[in-house]
Parts: sequence; C-alpha cells; structure tokens
Amino acid sequence: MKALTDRQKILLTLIVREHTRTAQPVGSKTIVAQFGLKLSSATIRNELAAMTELGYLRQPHTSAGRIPTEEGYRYFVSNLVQQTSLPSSTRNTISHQFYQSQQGLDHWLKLAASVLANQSQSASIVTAPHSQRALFKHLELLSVHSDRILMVLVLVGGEIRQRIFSIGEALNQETLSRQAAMLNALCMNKTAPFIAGLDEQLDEGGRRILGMLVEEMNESSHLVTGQVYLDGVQKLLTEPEFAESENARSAMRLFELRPTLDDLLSRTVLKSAIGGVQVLIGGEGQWSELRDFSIILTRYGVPEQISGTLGVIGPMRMPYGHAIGTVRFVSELLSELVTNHLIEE
Amino acid sequence: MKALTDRQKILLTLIVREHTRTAQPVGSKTIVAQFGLKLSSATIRNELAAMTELGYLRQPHTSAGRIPTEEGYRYFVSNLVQQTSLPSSTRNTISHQFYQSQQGLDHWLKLAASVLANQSQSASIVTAPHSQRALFKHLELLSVHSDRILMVLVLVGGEIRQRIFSIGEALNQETLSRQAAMLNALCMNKTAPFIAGLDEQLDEGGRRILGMLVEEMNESSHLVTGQVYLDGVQKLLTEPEFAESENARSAMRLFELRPTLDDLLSRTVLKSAIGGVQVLIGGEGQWSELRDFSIILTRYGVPEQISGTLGVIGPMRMPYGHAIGTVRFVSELLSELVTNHLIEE
DNA sequence: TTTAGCACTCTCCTCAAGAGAGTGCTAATT
DNA sequence: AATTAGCACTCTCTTGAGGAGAGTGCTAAA
Repeated sequence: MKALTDRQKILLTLIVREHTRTAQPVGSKTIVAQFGLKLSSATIRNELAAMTELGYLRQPHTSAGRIPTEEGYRYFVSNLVQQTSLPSSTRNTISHQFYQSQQGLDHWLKLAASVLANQSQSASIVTAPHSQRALFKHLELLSVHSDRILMVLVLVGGEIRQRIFSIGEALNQETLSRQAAMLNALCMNKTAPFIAGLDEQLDEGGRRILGMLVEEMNESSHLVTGQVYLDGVQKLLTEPEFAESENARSAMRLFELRPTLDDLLSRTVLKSAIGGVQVLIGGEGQWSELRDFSIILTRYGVPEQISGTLGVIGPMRMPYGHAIGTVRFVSELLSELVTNHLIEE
Repeated sequence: MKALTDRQKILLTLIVREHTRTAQPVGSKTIVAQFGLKLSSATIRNELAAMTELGYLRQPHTSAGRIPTEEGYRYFVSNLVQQTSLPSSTRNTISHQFYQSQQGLDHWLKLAASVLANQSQSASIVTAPHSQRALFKHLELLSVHSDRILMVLVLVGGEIRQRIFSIGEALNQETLSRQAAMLNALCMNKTAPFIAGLDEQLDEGGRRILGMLVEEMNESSHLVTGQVYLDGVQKLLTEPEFAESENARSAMRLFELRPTLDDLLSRTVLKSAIGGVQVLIGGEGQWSELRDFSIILTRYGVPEQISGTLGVIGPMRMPYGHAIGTVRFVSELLSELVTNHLIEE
C-alpha cells in the first residue's frame, strides 16, 4: 500500500465523503467549490492524476470526475475513517426495544436485523447464535410412525435440534424412553467426542441411536445451520448505482446474495474474534457477486461459548464510519442479551 | 360474466395462447397469419372490438393489438383452459427424487418448491404442513437460567414447538420434570380445550405452565406459523413485463411479495379443500401488490388431520394449463408422502 | 510549486424524421 | 346480414444530428 502525502489523504477523504453523498464522480472543481480549499482546480487535477496513477482513484470515462477504487476505499477504511457512534437518544430507544420485548431469541434477532437495516439504510444479516462446543443437555426419543423415531435434542444454552430417522427395526415408545433416560443420565454436559466414546456400553439399537445423536451434535457445531435473518435487501435497489444498470441483471444479483453470504459467513467469519469488526470491500476478489458491495461484519455472543454473526451489506460507497458504529453497537447489545438470558450458570 | 359466441371463445383462446408465448399485444393480422383462420383481419377486428367492449380484452394504447384483461383471463381459466399433465417420464423423474431422499420433511418441502419453480419457470411457494387440530403428544420442561424455563412441545404428527418463558419463581429441574411427567400422563392425545380444562387439578405453578402450554398449542393451530419455502422468485424478473417498467419499482415489488403472500395464504386458503386448485388472477382486487401476477394454489396433506399449501406465482400471462397440472401433481405427491411418513396410526 | 487558459473528449438531453404496426370506419361484395 | 378490401389515422419506437455541460490534460506563465 503506497503512501500518500497529507494533502492526498485529505483529498481522498473529501472524495469519499462527496461521492458517498452524491453517488456521482467527483471533479476537481467540485472539490474546490464544496470544501473551499485554498488551491486551484488545476493543482487538484495534478494530485488526482497522481492518485489515479497509484490506483486509489479511477475515472468511469475520460472526461468524468474521479471515484475511489476498491483500493481507495480500503485505504480510507484502514487509515482515514472516523468511527461515529449513534446519538445516545437513538441508542436508548433501540435498547428499550430489545429489553421491552419478552418474546425471545427469535424476535431479538429479527429486531437486530431490522435495526441494522434501518440505521444503515442498507441490507443487514444476522445469524442465530450457536454453541461453539455443543454440550448435551437433554434428549427425547419419540416413536412417530412404525419404525420412525423423532429425536429432539436440547443443548446447553437452549439450542434445540430435531431429526426423524429410522434404525431399521421398530421400537416401541417404552423402549425408546428407556434408551433416552439412560443417555440423559450418561451424557449430561458432555461433548460429542465423549458421547461417541460411550459406544461400547450399548447394545446394537442403542448404538444406532447414539450415532444419530453424535451426528446431530457435530452438525450443530458447524456453521450457519441455524436461522439466518436478512433484512432490508430491497433498500439496496434504491441506490443509484443499482438502479442504473440494466434492469433484470442488477436485481437478479440481489436474489443471489443469499447463498453467497452463506458461503462468505462460513469461510470468513469463524476466524475473527468477538468484538472485532471486519470490513470486506468489493468482494475482496473472492466473491464476484459482491463486486459492487461492501460488507461490515462482526461476531457477537460469549467468547468460547456461544456466538453468532451480524453485519450490514451496502454499496461500496456506504458511510463506513456510521455503519461500523452501528454494527458495533448492535453487536454489543445482542452479546449482552445472550449473556443474560441464554447462558447456563 | 357475459356470454361469448363460439367464435369469440376461439379467438380468446388464441389470443391468450399467443400473448402467453410472445408477451406482446396480439393484432388482428397476427391472428389470421398465425392460425390460418378462414376469415379476414377486418372480421377479426370487428370481433375484437366487441370483446373489448365486453371487457375481456384491452389495448395498451390506441394503435396496439389486444391483450386479455383480468376478466378475460378469468373467463379463459373458468371455461376454456385445457389442463395438461406432465409427461409421464418427467413425473417419474420427480417422484424418484422425492422417494430417494431420506432426508425428511424439510428437504421434501424444499424440493417441492424447487420442482414447482423449475417446471413452471416462475416463483413457487410451499408451506410446511401443520396439524389442523393440535393433539398433544409429549412435553419437556427444562430449566435454562435461574427462573427461565424452556418448554419443548411435540404434537401428534411430529410437529415441534418451543418457547422460553418465566413464571416468576425459580423452579429446579426436578420439580419441572415432575410437572412434565404429570402433564404427559394427563394430556396424551388430547386437544387444547381439554387440556385447558385440567386447570383445576393443578397448583399455582402448574397452572402457569399449563397456560403456556395451551397458548402454544392454540398458536400452532393458527396459520403460517411454520416455515414457508419460496423458490424461483428471481425467475419472475426475466419476464419481459417486469423487465420493462422502471428498474427499482418492479424489483422492489418482488421483495414485498413475501408478506403479501403470507397475508393471502392466511386469508384465502383455509377455505379450500385438499385437492381443489384455486386460481387467483391479478390479485383479485384485494392485493394490489399482486396486480400483475396470477397465483395457482392448492392444499395438500390428509383431510381433517394435517395440511399445508403449495402453489406457483407467475405473471398473469402464465401457461395456466401447464401450471395447474404441475401444481396438482406435486400436491398429490406431497400428500402421499405426508400420509405415509408422518401420520400416527 | 501553483495557476490560468485552452483545446479536447465524452456523456446526456432534446428534437425531428421515418418506419412499422394496428386500428376504426366506409363502401363494396358475397 | 355477414364479410371484406381499402384507406386515413394514431401511436410507439428507433435513429441520428446537434448542442449543452462537465471535466480533463497539457502548456506556458506567475
């Protein structure tokens, strides 16, 4: 990342600010006029040419103003952005909404997605938190239909998983209940590997059930199995850069956002720690569907125990300072709620 | 609904067919040329003028051909459409996909939505089946955090509902298990009203829990509580009528489809019986968001016991015969699966 | 190092002209 | 009485030319 002079830094900041506001390329005259610099437009032009050379700016066509490149945004976010936090009145209002709602996790996550989307005026994503190491809490086995068994598994932390399976032979409810009672006694607060080790103590039928149980527990410790709440995707359509291009294409891309995000979440986010905010600009070369978007992500939850992901998705020219502040605030709020209400003591 | 002469019926059929194919207004010459009628275009023009007068056709502008009105489509669907069924090879392929997949209900429903979307080349909707009268099967109560209780309720048929609540006082796990055991013994195969009547036999804490239980059971007997699978919505964007109009608006409307459909399902579908196919054209005056769409819906499941809804959503000029056949076929398939695999004997 | 000046490039808007498609009406034909 | 040929008319859509506007790069002067 090539160094910029102080004056160039100021110019980059101004261009980002202006372009974020207007969605238009920014010309040398505009810069002088808007910000009252003590320089002529010709000087600015020279600087702009240099910064274009460095790869931080580009021109949509030869006689247009400049817009930041991905590289330009990246420099801006790393070195120049000023994080703004929400006004405390807004923060209070939002907190209230969460604490008033007694409707449980599902509702909180929806609310979080909605708050993020509204505050940032763009799309938002929130994934349900899940245990990082799945700990067994309770198992229920129910006979559903001849040889089909419904397994309901509750993990420490309150996560519930269900599965219907068959072990080939019909078992009556009594047998199943006995099996469940035994497993409940053996597995309390245990992890999947430990439970897998109980194998030897069981008979044939018990092993089959144990296999399913272990499979289910492992699955839940992988990623994005739970609900994913997406909100405000249609807000992206109001952005001029997407309204411009050919109709179908741009909107189609929004519908393809979902699978791309799932992929992105499962690959990127696990690495980061709770609290750290990641900014992904223009798909970072990896996700071509996100070429025109920027994504701000963070994890929330309780370190080492339970965590989920949340963030906002907007056009590259999003107001980064504000978006980062919002994401951080909502994630702290959710972390607090999750800590207070879902964790075992 | 005004009567049409036989010749007018033929003309309406031809216009619908041609307009479905080309998405363009159909003119008098086109009709003669395409279908080799033994009439001149002038005669056709006279007929078209008459049918326009009757309200079955309209002109986008004075010198354009005709397209069917909502009324026209309605007449066509009620009197003229020929239901086509899928070729048996296709039917077999699809059946196979379902029967091969041992992955359970969730997967079937996704598959159904995907099949509907692909076959009809438009959007599809499938709702999870739910019990029409909720029957208690099993209850589990778990202490999650000081005074918070996790309730897991299993209904006859395998439906699972969960809820976290507090009854104000802290209860230990032992107490909860005793309560659950008692309720399990009392409530097996019973309905919500019966269970509500047990009230008097319980102490204070038991009543609170019973209240929650009854609430949850009633909730599940209302509509659209479960998952709703939407597929192929982006396919609608490729339709010329939506690609044409201003960019943002038309795509935005697709994002607003979801809540509208929820509303529509909860209001319309309950009335109909399993097997009957409903065709809603142009929102039927009630749902302005659906003004340009037609929806073909049916219920599937087991009469009186468990049922869900499925259908396709396409532009008004969708191939009705084919769409109705597809919807009917998939619904029969799902009904069969649900019957075989989820119902208690 | 900065600035004024200028030729040049590219986009976007507007407007007019013309092609094309289809209509409705009238008068003639079957 | 029903059908048809003929024709003037209307409306949309495409194309291309012209001009305004915005912004640039370069040169030469301050």
